[in-house]
Amino acid sequence: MRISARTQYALGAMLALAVADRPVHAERIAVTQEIPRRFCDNILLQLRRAGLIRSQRGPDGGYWLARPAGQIALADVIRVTEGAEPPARPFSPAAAPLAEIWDRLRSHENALLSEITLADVIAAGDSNDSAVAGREVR
Amino acid sequence: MRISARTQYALGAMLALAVADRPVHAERIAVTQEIPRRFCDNILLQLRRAGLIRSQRGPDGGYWLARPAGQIALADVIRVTEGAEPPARPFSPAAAPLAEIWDRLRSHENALLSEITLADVIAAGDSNDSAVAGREVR
DNA sequence: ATTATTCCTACTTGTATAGTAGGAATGGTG
DNA sequence: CACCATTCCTACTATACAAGTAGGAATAAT
Repeated sequence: MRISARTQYALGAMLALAVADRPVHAERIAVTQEIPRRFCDNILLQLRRAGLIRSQRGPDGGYWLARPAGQIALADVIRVTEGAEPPARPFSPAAAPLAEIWDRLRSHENALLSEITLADVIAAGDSNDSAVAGREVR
Repeated sequence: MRISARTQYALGAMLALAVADRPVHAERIAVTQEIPRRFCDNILLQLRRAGLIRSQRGPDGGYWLARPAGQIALADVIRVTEGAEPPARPFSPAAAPLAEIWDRLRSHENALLSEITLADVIAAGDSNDSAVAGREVR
């Protein structure tokens, strides 16, 4: 797992949009999520191009989720900001059995992150005894 | 999980030592594991300093494992080459619930890699229907 | 027309990874 | 002892990527 600042910011922004019931300005997101203003623009643009959010220009413009928060998995966001990583490295044939292990790790990670939606995270944040912790992913 | 080339090489080297019954030259490891010669030295030195392998200089010198292969977990090796990573980033308070998720991911990863030893990997490589796959880590 | 906002490309700067260079120290062998 | 193969050590370079910045064009409301 490579949680880059960009990814963390993007998730924060998505959560901010998820809790709002109306379009939100980049400015507001930047402030509440503590994202450098210009960088925030940058990230929102990327999220929009990926189809995760929608936007409107001009005064009273802003951003909102393209789908309900319950239908956007963390993995959806992460895939956008991290890009598709090279599947793994075989390197020497002698170390090949390791590849299987990397695969298992990636699978588990992927399963977990595909299972948890923005709505889940918000729910976990509210009832501070986390709903997320209750889930089982194999 | 950040499988750097260095880590992959280090694991390959450790596996090479694990299957040998006598000290092995850096040269030989570099060739069989397809590690750039000089870089191989570099990595072996690091592994020795960490106490995972031992060495002897001069002709007929070489490297060997400091402990039996069954007592060296993949995590032991990875911890050396990757160094201790900063535990996670809270970032904005709004995105705080995410921290718990990162923790779960790291825990699982850690559990799996601490469970699997060099001996396990070698066994999985031999009986090509993997012994490793049979394990359960929660 | 003005103004607030999103949109877009390109740039800068810092840090980590991957790998290299040059040679000192050590130990076996003749 | 001389020689040579090997490990040992510090420091350097080169490249890539992450983080963030800059300047302004397009659009929409008033």
